[in-house]
Amino acid sequence: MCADQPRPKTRERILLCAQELFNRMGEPQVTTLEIANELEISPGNLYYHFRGKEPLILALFERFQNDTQHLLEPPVEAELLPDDYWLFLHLIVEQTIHYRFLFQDLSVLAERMPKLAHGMRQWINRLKQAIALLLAKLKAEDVLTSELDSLGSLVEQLTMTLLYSLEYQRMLGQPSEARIAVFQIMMLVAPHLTPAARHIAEGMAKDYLA
Amino acid sequence: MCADQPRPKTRERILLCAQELFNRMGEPQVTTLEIANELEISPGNLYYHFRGKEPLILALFERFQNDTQHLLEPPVEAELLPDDYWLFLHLIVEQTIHYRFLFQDLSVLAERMPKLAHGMRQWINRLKQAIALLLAKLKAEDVLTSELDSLGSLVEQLTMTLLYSLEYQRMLGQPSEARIAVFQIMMLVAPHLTPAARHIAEGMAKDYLA
DNA sequence: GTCTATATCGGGATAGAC
DNA sequence: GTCTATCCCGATATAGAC
Repeated sequence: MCADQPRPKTRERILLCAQELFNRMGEPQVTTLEIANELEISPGNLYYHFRGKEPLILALFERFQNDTQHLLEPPVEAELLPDDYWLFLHLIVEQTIHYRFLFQDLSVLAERMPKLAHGMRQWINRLKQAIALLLAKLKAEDVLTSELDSLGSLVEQLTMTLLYSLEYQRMLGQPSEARIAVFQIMMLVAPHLTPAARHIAEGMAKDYLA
Repeated sequence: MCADQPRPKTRERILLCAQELFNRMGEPQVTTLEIANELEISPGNLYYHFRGKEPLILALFERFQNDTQHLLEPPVEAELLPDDYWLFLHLIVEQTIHYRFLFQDLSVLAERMPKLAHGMRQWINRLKQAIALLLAKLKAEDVLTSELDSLGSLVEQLTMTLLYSLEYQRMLGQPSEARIAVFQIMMLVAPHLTPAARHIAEGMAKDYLA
């Protein structure tokens, strides 16, 4: 809220460094000691700011929620340009990359930290709502041909892909790239579009990938 | 190969118990000690059979490979009945449930055990080939309408869904169920089918889910 | 706020008796 | 093959000085 809070900046450095290390090596591989060393700070000092790894992770998750909040709020504008859909996708994927450690070890983290599991479930639900809203708009514009009930499973599929596509790429040994995830998602929607729209979408998707 | 190997049965019990515990609680949450206690066996004894958790996990992964091998071999029969596609799906999902701990903590395991990461990558590639083959058969029968290049991304999508659907359900707080994964996958293929086939497939999918 | 030093704890590993 | 007992180590947690 207020910028005049007593932020000694060390807390901030810890958060950024932890995020960086978690993302690069995976959360389970990073110890509090490593974070402290990387920052050239004593373990005790780190502990002064965050009483262990869990509070640190929770703090990062809160940031993730803040950073994505505006994306998941239902857009007020009645009309959306085609680019808006693409932009939404792109921005969401960007954020999941920025906090990819959360998604890489989702089940492990959720198991250990019920609080995070709960928060993440809420976040996923808001994501699903946002996606459903976008699809509803497309449907209202008669660009989507599929029936409503098959759109329900499309929402699930899109959500799942947003959550796990990067992880899947990683598993395959490729470096995780936003454009591949975005491409996959566009290709998921494409078969549900009218022939004309589908053709355009697939063209856009392929251009985007190349 | 030969049934007359000196299998003292303890090794077998360890494998089954570890698989059970890993699946139920997640691999990172299970220690060698817990496995030993559950079996009412000493830690030292367990260590005699498996020099730690890694060899144990690798042994289970080998079993997984064996249990799924026949599924991933290219079917020799020229013709496939509609039920065969459904059966293939169902059996694969069953196996991933049976060894779900491997998929729950895929990134963690892969990080720690390069051998497993490599093996899993190979397995995924064989899965992709099997899926591609099935789609090609459908295409040859003119049941699939989509172009070949959009089928490529469909293969990716199907593979990813097979790997992560259970995990996704789990994250949502639902118990992981095979039928939901199978439903999702059928609904993924449906939009690519001819209208008649699509209608049948969606009907089957919904019946299956209910 | 930051340091050094130490305590605590849990899991993995191993030796040696039976 | 199986047990008991112990060691080792890494990570987290904490105390107390500066």
